[in-house]
Amino acid sequence: MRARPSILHLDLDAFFAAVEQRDKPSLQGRPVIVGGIGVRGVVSTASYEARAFGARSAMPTAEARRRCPPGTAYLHPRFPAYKKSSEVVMGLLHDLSPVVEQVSVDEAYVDLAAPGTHDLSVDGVRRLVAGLIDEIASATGGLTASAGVASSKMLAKIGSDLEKPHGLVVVEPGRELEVLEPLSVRVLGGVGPATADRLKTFGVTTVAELQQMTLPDLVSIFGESHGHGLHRLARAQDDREVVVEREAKSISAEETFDVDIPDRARLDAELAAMVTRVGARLARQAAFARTVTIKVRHHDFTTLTRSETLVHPTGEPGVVLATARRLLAQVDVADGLRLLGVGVSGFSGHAQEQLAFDDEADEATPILPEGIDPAPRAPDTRSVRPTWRTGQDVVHDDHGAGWVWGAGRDRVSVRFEGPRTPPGVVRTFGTDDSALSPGEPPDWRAPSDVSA
DNA sequence: TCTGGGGTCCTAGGACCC
DNA sequence: TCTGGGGTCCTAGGACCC
Repeated sequence: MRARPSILHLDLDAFFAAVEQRDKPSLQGRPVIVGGIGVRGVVSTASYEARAFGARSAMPTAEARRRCPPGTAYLHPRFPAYKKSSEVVMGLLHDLSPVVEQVSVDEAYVDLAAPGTHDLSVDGVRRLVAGLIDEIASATGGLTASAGVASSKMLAKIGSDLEKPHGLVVVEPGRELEVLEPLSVRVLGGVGPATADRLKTFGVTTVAELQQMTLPDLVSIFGESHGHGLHRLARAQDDREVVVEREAKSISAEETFDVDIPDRARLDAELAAMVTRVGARLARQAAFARTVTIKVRHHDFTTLTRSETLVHPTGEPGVVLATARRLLAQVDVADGLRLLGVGVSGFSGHAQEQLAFDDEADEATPILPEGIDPAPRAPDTRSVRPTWRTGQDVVHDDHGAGWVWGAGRDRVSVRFEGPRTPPGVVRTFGTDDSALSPGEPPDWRAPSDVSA
């Protein structure tokens, strides 16, 4: 906890709905629901007019339709539009400080102490952030934001919520407990419905009541980590820093179907489409993943995951798909699946892989990438130049064999994944580079000698 | 009321190694 | 032959957040 109110939490009010109302004047003053419109859709954002009728985020859209009057607008999200306005707002935050932690499209923390030039008195901070909120409105065509400024992330976030919408709360240092104690335990980060219910059985609903519970009791009820967390947060002890960049730890795609699907062929097509999306994002981040996970939800909402960790990290959609197919084959789909999803995790970078290779260089364990059929493809006759297929074609250069990792019109990158080549190493060639030869599947069991 | 889609973190048990 | 404890990795599930 800091001595001055130097952490800002900014939150855009009913963001998706507000953008829609801004862009379509006929929606202004009317209830607007943005979210899934289908039979199994849920509400992403309800405008304040819709909230007056009881519509809420995460509510089934069918329920929102029951509550809201005729004339309510139900809209699919337009993410590109939201992103555009979000970028304008994040730009204004970066004008204030280089240390901005974006939590989502509509939410961020800012370390106002980082530039060392702001007046961090309560009045100074209030003037600064009031000015920011005005700037946001004029730069975005009238979007409103709420802000909290405090000595910690926790209190800043709580502050931004206290006077929504279009609110600004500066929590004076020294008065954190005063603000916190009367509030519901639900305002604490990490206290959701399950924890709140559990606490209620001990007669605890407010933060002040939570303070009465001993650390050993909390740990025995909620476990080591969560127990200590609750004990600290109830006392406003929060020294988490504002962190600029967080690297993704997993990438996934999932879909809830309008009607449960029992047909394996259709499920396989859905799986392949989702792997394509996941693979594209993996490639954009130049990441390699070791673990593939599928997620399945049955008609009765029971949900299960199945995962497999590969020997080598992969960036190949073909490897991800083959692994996901193996996992899906283990699942009973006879009654139909409500949801199917795929994800990848356990990322590693090239440098690490290089080190790992150096260590194991002498072992030369022959490994065929799992799930890949090494048979060569028929040559592509549509083009004079060879056409390379990501995740399918095998190419050779003087270092050994590799799978095509990315192919453009002029360039092809090859990721070497043989027993004697460092997994994850990518080299780029011209598509007509004579060093490359297509077709032959690598002889993984008799690798050509490579000098490291 | 009948429950999205994208993530993060934690726990717990079993395998395996030293 | 029986018994141990710690550490790490993998898998599965669950709570939580926006």
